[in-house]
Amino acid sequence: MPATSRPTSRDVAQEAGVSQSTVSLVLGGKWAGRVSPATARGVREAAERLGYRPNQAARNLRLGTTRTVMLMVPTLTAPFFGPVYTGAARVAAGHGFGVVVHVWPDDAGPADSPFAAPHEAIDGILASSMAVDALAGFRGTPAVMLDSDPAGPAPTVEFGVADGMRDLVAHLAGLGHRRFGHVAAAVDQWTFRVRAEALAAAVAALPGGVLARSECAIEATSAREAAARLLARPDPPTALVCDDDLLAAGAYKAARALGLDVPGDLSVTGFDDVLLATALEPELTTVRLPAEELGARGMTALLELLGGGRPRRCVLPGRLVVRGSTGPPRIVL
Amino acid sequence: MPATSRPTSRDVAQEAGVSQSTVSLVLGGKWAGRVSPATARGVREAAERLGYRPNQAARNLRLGTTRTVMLMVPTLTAPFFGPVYTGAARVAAGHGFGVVVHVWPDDAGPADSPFAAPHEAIDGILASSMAVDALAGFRGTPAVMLDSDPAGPAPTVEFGVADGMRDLVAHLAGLGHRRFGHVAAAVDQWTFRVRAEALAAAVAALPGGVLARSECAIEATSAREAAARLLARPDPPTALVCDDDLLAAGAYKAARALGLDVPGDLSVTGFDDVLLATALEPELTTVRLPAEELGARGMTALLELLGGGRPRRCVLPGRLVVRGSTGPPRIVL
DNA sequence: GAGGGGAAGTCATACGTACTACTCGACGCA
DNA sequence: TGCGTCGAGTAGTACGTATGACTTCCCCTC
Repeated sequence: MPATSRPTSRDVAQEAGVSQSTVSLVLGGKWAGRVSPATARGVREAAERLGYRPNQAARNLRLGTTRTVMLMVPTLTAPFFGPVYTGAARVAAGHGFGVVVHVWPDDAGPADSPFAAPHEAIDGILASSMAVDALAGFRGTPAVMLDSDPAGPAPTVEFGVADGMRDLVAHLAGLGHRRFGHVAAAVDQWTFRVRAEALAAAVAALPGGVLARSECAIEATSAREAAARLLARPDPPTALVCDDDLLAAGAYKAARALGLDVPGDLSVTGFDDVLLATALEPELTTVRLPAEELGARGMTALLELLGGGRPRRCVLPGRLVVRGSTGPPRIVL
Repeated sequence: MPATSRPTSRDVAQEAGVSQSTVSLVLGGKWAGRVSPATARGVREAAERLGYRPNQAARNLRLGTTRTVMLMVPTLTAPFFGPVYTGAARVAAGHGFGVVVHVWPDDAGPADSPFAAPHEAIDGILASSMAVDALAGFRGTPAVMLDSDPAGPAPTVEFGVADGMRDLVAHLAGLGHRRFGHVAAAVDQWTFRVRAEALAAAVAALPGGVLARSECAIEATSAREAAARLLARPDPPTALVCDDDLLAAGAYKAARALGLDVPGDLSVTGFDDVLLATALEPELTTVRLPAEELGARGMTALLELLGGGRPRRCVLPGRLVVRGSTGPPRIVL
């Protein structure tokens, strides 16, 4: 064995004075009744001495499985994916699976080149908030989509985004609001389309309901400008419904710039309930999406799929969390 | 070929009426002068028809390399790692390498079980903000540590955290502050230790400088309590130096709860300059750490290491960003 | 017509592991 | 003594790919 390359099971065998088969049996833990305890100990000590670690590529080839699942996300910047990962990894670990994360920006093309993705030595894919066609290049690999269009090719686990939005509007309507502004993420993701549609439908169903819309990037400065445009209208909204919590932070700033008090002069809502929601002042009324459970359920579904089953579509309800950023509209006489 | 398993290069060969070698040559792109254009086209069409995708495990085993690098991070929740990934992935892609992210919580033990980490089919490790001993189980795998103790076993790329902290204190001292409070992250990471030491040293070097410290988790509520404890002291600080931007959000809330204006009655600073910093009101004075460049330089160093070189330690300076959360202390008569 | 040489492919092998099927000896029992 | 059985271990092979060594055929030149 040259000093430069890692020791193999054959090196361990030589060191321990046994055959490679025996090393594999011992280290694989399946030696009961086949190898004497003394020999087994000798093998383990030899492995230890040489610092042996099995070659994963060889294992994977031999076993035909990697017991590794890929979590595909469009970005690492959104804090939302932390809990999703946590839930998925917890379930996976319980079944002896590992999880690697791969970032697949929305603007990347489909994985059409057969050699484009060297990290693909995986058994399955958990794709969160991804465009449907991102999976195009992975045909043949079992996949479950999270928080994505259920009309796509793979089984999905979703949030009850539409219900959450309805609850939000009902809450605001109950406070007396009728004129709404939508600070909308200009991102082509299923979840945002659903949010927009549910919001429009809920407001339309409200007697006297009016909705204006303004788009922005997922970033506070851009959201601030979008909110400012809405507030500059001749008939400004009394409530700003923002597509996520970070956009709501931008709305806060637009309000303050105009000298408007939140929630006295303007109600603001977020969506997702990430850490930021309670860091803001006032704390943000938002819809809590059970992100960790999304990851956990998604992984459960994927493991079922890998086991040959057919997971059913699953919807996790969002829950309205009323905090300090919403209140009755000021009556202008 | 059973319908259930994926087609191999041998299946493609049969479909195209050539040998497996030829398929490998064509799809590997090394057929110039060895295979006729017509045959090559036939092979590619056959591969397309069957939906062939090469088995990565077999490739990896044969080639002895995966051209994949693992980015190890302690959490996905911190927005800080998004840019780090982006920088690393950009450089990696330029060299034909892929990047997978693996989460390794601070409280996880070293990877000592030889079978614990199935995701390890990788050529190298980029470990960001990790405890030094997290690499213990990966001995033999080339690694570069980011934003970690340079006294560790692997080459490092660091931020000039100490310099950044010194600049911050100089800025506050220039405004007239002498009594400082440290809202400190109770996390055993190198970067936080350096921040604490640099802060303590800078304040001690200041004539009349006083420093109080209060610890918290990396989370707004906990930070709020820590800040409140500092502000409840008989001689409360006039400036709160927070270990990162999220903690500063907690400090804001503690201040407002006491009716203190930021920056009129109390100056607050953050660290890192993540998205949140400009979402807060007032916008946060902080130290900008070039996270994307950290990822890029780290990957450059790792690729150098993989190529047999010896990268030098590299320090990326942080830059003070003065925004609206700092001002001269109110003089109490 | 012999022989060189290039174009177009194929053969065979190795990568490191896991595991089935085998060997070999010792022991128990009739 | 002969035979079955069991314990302890090994030989050999397959997983799917990439590639160096080889073959075959045809054309060209002397």
